[in-house]
Amino acid sequence: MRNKHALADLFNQIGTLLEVRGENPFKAKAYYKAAQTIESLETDLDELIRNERLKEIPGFGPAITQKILEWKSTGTIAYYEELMKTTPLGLLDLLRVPGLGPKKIAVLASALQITDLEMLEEACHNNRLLTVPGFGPKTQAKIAAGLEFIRAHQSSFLWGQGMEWALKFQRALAAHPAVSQVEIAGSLRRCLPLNRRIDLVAASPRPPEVTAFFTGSELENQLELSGKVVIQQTAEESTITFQREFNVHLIVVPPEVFPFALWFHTGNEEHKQAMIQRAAQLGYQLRPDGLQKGTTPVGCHNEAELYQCLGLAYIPAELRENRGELEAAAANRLPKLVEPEDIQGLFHVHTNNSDGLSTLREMVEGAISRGYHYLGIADHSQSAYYAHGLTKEALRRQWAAIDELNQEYPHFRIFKGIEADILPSGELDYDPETLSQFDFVVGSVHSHFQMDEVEMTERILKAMDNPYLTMLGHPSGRILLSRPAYRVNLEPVIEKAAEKGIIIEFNANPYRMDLDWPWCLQAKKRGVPIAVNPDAHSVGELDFTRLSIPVVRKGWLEKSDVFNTKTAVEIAAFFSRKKNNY
DNA sequence: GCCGTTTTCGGCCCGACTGTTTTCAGTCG
Repeated sequence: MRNKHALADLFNQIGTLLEVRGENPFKAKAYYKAAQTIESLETDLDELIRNERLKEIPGFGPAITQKILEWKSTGTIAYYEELMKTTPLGLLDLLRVPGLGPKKIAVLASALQITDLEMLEEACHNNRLLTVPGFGPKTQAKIAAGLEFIRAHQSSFLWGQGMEWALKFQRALAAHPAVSQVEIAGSLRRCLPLNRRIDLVAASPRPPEVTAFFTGSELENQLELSGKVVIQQTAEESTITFQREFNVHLIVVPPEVFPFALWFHTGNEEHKQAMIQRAAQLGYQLRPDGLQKGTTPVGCHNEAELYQCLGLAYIPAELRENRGELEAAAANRLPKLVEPEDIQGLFHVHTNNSDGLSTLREMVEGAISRGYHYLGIADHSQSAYYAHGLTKEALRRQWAAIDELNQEYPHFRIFKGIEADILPSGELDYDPETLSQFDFVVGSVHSHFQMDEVEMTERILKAMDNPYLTMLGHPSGRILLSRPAYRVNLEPVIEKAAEKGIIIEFNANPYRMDLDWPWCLQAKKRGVPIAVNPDAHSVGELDFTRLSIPVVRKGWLEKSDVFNTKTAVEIAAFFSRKKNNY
């Protein structure tokens, strides 16, 4: 596939290969940066190539430019192929282990000949790491814990990644003449942030034809699966495994069974059990392949009719977790879930004044071109050296630039904000005088993750007592698939937010999706507004908010629960009320 | 590998924390 994502992926892989080979880390970084730049390009890559304008892009020097052209004409990069051929690929997995960097990996490879996760696991298990200079019991324990985390998430993938693949399968199957209907089911349909399997349910009058197509080479070629496919097939189900990344399950049923099969394979288990029980109480028998009253089959054209038969309003798949949705559906009190079009503007947006890639102007114009009405800039604060945190002087320059842009775009509103580090003490990262000059302040934990739960909770609660705090950023700090949340009790945090009128962020970065959905539901119950923030570091990442809405809906959130569905005027009024209470 | 410029090579986010070591290297955010 020769789209820009494939190219960015190649550059990212080159970066990782260089890193693990112990080459100049800045060289690796140059490739990572190029990958990120490619992803966030607003101009079409082909157009840049045609007009020979690649060199104008910051970060594209002679070597990177040459490789882009090579990739364009040949579909690959010789340098990459060479690196792949000469690097033990297991080393790449080792980089994912917390506490293991390129240097330590190199030491382990030379001292113990460890070149993949299994060998590392085995060495930890036998205390062999202790024999290596520089490795003590704590390091070994940390590595062992990291291995466990990786093991636990080995076959998991993010919702967005999974959906991309699921939609490809869905489109391909839908185009097959023997398929009358096909839908994505399972945890992806329920919009869980992490998933282990792609589930598809198809209706067909001739199931064997569909199964043959699903396991055949035509589909493989069509989806460019590049042959790395393992297929298992039983009488009922086919499973395809892709490069240890995706498990795909397809269930093919006769058309009249389709609504029941789709419902059944969407889940979750508790929701299904509750439905089956309810059906039984009403004198029905509900099974994966149909509904019966006594011995009489009851047909349903779709899931909505199935729910209707049981006296229930249609329950959107994202709510099917047995968290009160059946009761709500019976009382006709299901939430009217928020839609992407409800979002009026975006908060928590970075620029290249701190660690963003795009300029303030580019971010603003990107938001305008996407139809938003306001943008809340929130670069990193002074303590975040690693991210070029803004000094007071830098803040003054940014504020002046914002004032000018607000003049230039009178129908758009830019709010002055900051992502202030919540310091270990619970203080925010500027003095009150400075904090009072922002329209809004996002407080986030970026350091000292190892505090115990009591300390961390105290730290965050103290920050929330600061009158200048408007929003709490990425409340759990989790990075999906790579870092667990820090230890924090969100119960009192939500209570405090309710008491103080503090907004809690839903961080829409696909690797965060933080606040997790059960807590969103909790926040909603306590009347705490949720801001769906992209935490964008480039123009392209402004789209994180829109793309995350299905996962946001899982937390039962309605338009009125989401802060950035308000108009710019309402937001400005909210901020000025807050200021009057300082 | 890119950048900037004091046009030729040094700097590139920088400091805290951790664990190991015995004075510091590696990792991380």
